[in-house]
Parts: sequence; structure tokens; C-alpha cells
Amino acid sequence: MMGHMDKREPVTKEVLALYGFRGTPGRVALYELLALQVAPVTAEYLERELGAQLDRGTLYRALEAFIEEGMVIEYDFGHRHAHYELAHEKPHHHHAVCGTCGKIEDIPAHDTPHFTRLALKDARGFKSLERHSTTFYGRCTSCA
Amino acid sequence: MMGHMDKREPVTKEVLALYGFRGTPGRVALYELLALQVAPVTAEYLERELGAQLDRGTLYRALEAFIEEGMVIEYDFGHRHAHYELAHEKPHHHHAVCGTCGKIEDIPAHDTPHFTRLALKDARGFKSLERHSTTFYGRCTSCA
DNA sequence: ATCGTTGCAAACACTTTGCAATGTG
DNA sequence: CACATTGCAAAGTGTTTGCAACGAT
Repeated sequence: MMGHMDKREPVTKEVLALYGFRGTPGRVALYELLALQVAPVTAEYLERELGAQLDRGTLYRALEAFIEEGMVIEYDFGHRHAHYELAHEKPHHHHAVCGTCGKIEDIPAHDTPHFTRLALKDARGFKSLERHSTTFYGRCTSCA
Repeated sequence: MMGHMDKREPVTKEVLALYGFRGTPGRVALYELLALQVAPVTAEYLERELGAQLDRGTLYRALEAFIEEGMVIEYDFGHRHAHYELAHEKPHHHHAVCGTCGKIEDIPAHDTPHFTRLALKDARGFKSLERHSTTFYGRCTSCA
């Protein structure tokens, strides 16, 4: 029994509400698309996947709002565009970037929040450090 | 007696030659400006400092060439522009970024090249990882 | 003399913005 | 029914490129 919940839209709306956002179709679709990803994705990818569900300008505005509220993290891997990922979907992890094809892969992080506290000791001109991000550059198996 | 060398231009030219570059005035000036920095700088800063010594397009082309040969490293801290720094001027280090004013500070790294080798074990889809870069985000003392 | 490097100006890619209309809580 | 969110189109910013001239080796 128990109706199986193949539609989790209501859940998504709750999450959005939790962050102070409205459950509009566009943002629900964006959130759920982000939730499917196994590694950070580009705005271009999101725009393409969402199609008519969300205009480009609106997409960027939504991402900005999500980042502002800590729901999404933005990365810059040295390509000329950003990558985005949900902040709390996964435990702390790092990223590997292929210098040839640009592929991004999540890799588990073995360091702890403590790592950031240690770094603060060395960062003379800084009062606080909240988060850190480590990126590895190399060649993926297809490109090597 | 050997004239004292207050002009190190000749030295710079040797370094450039080592990487296969010509010792043109523009690139000499660019290299020496980079050598003065204590943290990665933007192209806009370099362009401003170099003034008429190097046109913007040429500056970007020079940076690209320097990066290609491993003489310069490019960083993306999530601002909408890159930062550049000489690759072999300093031992391995990380960066702290102020989320308010954008200030970048170098901080000594306590990890070793071994760190990268460990990460490779976790990066399933990667054949090799050459370098890594860790960035800490926080507030600098002026902005806190 | 060769070929890496240059200045200039136009083109480019990605992202941001103004504004009036819409729809959610 | 207030105000967050939207679409559309134009503008903005940092970076790249074509091309003919230049100049280091």
C-alpha cells in the first residue's frame, strides 16, 4: 500500500520554501534537475535541459538567489564559465578536472572542517574562513 | 670590478629564453611585473600597470603562451575574471579569498605532492592528476 | 631572413540588467 | 493582493581573434 511517490514535486517545494523561495514551476524544475547531477554542471547545460521551462536571464537570477542563500555552490574551474551544484546533496568532496575535455568528476574528500580552521592560522590577513574547495587537474581516462 | 647589476633585464631574458620565448620589451616587462607580486593578480591590473608597454590583446596572448609553457598559473576564484601568478616563484601554497572585497592572499600549504597521488585513487574516471589548488573563502580583517 | 610577437579594432562567450507582466503564498 | 519571479531584449564585462606590420634571434 502507501501510494508510491513518483512525483516528488511537493517535496521540492518544501525545500525551496525552507530557503525562502517560492515554488514556481521554473525553480522547481531547476532544483530537481540540479538534484539529478553527479557533478557540477554549467548554466549552458541547465538552460539546454530546461528548455522553455526557464528563460536564460531568469535561470541566472535563480542561480544567483540559490547561491546567496547557500543552497547552491558555484565553482570556477578555469574554463570561461561557471559550474553549479546543490550545496547539501553530498558530503564534502573535491573535484577533478580534465585539462583536455573539461570533464568534471566529484571525488570524496578525506579532509575535515578542521582543515579550514588550521588554514586560518596561516592566513594572516583573514578574520575568518568558512569553506574551502580543492580542485585537481589531470587527464581523464578517455583523454589520456 | 664587474658593474653592479641594478638592471636585471638580462636575467629575465634568460628565463624567457629558457621557456622558448623571445626577450621582447613587452614580455620582459610583463614577467618582471609578475615577479613582484605577492599573490595572483588580474589581467586588468597587469594591463593598467603595464600601460603602453603591452596592448591588451597581446597581454592575453602572452599570458596564454606563458601558461601553456608552465611558466604561469591561471586561477579562477569565482570572480568573473582570472588571476595569474608565476609558477615557480614560490613553494606550493593555497589561497584565501575574501568574499566581500575579493582580496586574495597566499597561504603556505602543508600538504605534499603525495596528496595528489592519494586523490588519484578516488578519481575513478581519471588516468592522472598533475596538480591541485585549494582555495579558502572567508572574510579579510578589513571586511569582517 | 625567419618567424615569434605586436597593435589595433572587431568579434566573442558568458552573464547581468531594465522593465512591464505574471502568479505564488 | 503584495511582492517574488518571469520573459524578452539589450547591455555589459572579460577575453579572443584576424590581420598586416614589426623586430628579436
